[in-house]
Amino acid sequence: MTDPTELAYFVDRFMRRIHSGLHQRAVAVDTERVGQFGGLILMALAEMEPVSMQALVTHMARDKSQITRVINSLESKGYVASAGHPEDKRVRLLRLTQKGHDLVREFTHILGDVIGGLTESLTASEKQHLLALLRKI
Amino acid sequence: MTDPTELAYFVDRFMRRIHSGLHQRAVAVDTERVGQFGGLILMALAEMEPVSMQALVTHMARDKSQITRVINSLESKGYVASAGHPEDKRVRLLRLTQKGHDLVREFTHILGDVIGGLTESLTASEKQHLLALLRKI
DNA sequence: TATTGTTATACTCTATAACTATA
DNA sequence: TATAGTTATAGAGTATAACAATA
Repeated sequence: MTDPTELAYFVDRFMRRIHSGLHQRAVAVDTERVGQFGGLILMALAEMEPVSMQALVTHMARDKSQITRVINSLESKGYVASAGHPEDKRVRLLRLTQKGHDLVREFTHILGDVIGGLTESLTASEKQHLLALLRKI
Repeated sequence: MTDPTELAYFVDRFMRRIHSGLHQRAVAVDTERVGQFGGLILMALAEMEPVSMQALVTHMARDKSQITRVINSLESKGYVASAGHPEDKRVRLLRLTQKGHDLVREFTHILGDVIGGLTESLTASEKQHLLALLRKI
């Protein structure tokens, strides 16, 4: 097996375990079924708000049509509020509502547990090193 | 942003870029549309054959029903051959066909290019270190 | 003309559970 | 009883392109 292939497998499995871990543990708090991707977007919003759709598209590395769909769903559930940009009418500025912030707090906690469980075989400095390497990519 | 959250984002984006890179570049060789997941399974088979469904399920970290579906599709397209285990009639042993090996060779090459492009900002020793850390997880 | 965002459609992947056959 | 695998179904996520509005 070549190194790139092996790398792809590890990343794939790591991602799958994050997703299934989130799925299992988030059921209790995700009362309106925003899903894993919805949860990731909410957590991104918490860091980036106020933010345009376009910036979120770039950050999430998804197609803009997917972001539109998920944001509309999140807004209809009361987690996100959006408004036009005062200086560029094309832009839709997104923010979390209080309800959104509350859910983000819970998701962040659960995600911390899931990642913590998955990376328990690494030392603290190894975790930092992993983060630093991924940050360079 | 907490470290675990940041880690989750990096892994998510890395995986998304692998998938979209594969999707774009594999269209030319993936004439029967096995898809990205089908391609990953074929590459896994190349390493593991002969292998049971169950071992593949564990390796891919997916539900067994998904593996059944994809393997049946791959077999109907002539990339995979399966046969009962001689000593345990419950087990279905999977192998690649020659056609499967040919496709794996192309996928492996493309995946190498995609991963190479994504990790070009890392030095060779950093790539090795990243692989070693992921291997520990 | 280029950019921001929306809508529509077809497809792939995932979660879950009930099921059969064999050990 | 437990394990290997299948089938069925609903839902979540993705790719693509055509579209409207604004810059």
